[in-house]
Amino acid sequence: MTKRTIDHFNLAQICESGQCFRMTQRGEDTYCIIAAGRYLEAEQRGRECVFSCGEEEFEDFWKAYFDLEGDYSFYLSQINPNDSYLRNAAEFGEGIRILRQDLWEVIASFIISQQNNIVRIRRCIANICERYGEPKKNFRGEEYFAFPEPGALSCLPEDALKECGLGYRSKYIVRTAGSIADGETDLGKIRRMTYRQAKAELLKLFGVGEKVADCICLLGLHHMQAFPVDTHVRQALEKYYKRGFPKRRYKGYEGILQQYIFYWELKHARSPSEAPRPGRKQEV
DNA sequence: CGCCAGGGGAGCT
DNA sequence: AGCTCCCCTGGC
Repeated sequence: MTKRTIDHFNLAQICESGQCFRMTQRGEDTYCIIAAGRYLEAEQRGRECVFSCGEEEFEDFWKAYFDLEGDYSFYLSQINPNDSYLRNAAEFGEGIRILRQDLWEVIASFIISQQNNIVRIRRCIANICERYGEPKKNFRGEEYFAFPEPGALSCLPEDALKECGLGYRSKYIVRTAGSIADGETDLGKIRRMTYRQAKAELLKLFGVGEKVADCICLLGLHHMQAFPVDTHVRQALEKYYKRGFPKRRYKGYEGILQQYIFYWELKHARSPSEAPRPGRKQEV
């Protein structure tokens, strides 16, 4: 067990922000996360968090995964006080962190995310892992599945993943897995590229367009200047930033602001009735 | 059954 | 850059 007191860190918000489709709520304030073949449970008690791993694994892996070294109070402090929309959105999601996820997992996950909703995306990914991922046991002795390596998917017929619910995205995953498995796409090289270079390279992948490439840059490469524009964010920008979002002002960390906006639009603006109310806990 | 939306993308011009 | 058409699944 490892315990930490962390500012600007909220498991519920991270989970619901929809950046990691393998983070799920387990108990009232407890979440489990499967990442890079590892399994973690974490419980939030106000500013305190208890993680189900030893200090060493926490320091070596999870600390970076949750981006605990990132200065989120700086990002929050830079928000234009006159921009009430952004101020609200940021306050609402002030515990969000941009997770440092595995590049291949992010590529596959966000190819699957296109024209898809979060519940289904989670199910698709769970299906793929159960079918093609390596089975493992967590500290409770329960079975869980790692995300399959590219080679485990590249050998499949292009339509095989339709059985996992991917629909037409099946061939995108199989072909992209192939281009990584056979070395045509070098993830190591992409990791060393700048944002612009990496995005251009990712756009070559079958099934990856503008929005997904930006998601991959932000969530798989931690390029904080990536600003993915999906339908929710587009509508918000059209509504609140008719003269364009002030990217200049937030140069270098536009991505976290995009997450605050996305999270606000997803949780609050679109369905106010389902938004969490102060002093009331959400049902499981 | 049809219709449509769900965190777009490919393939054109 | 903008346009069409398109892929599939689940909910209504």
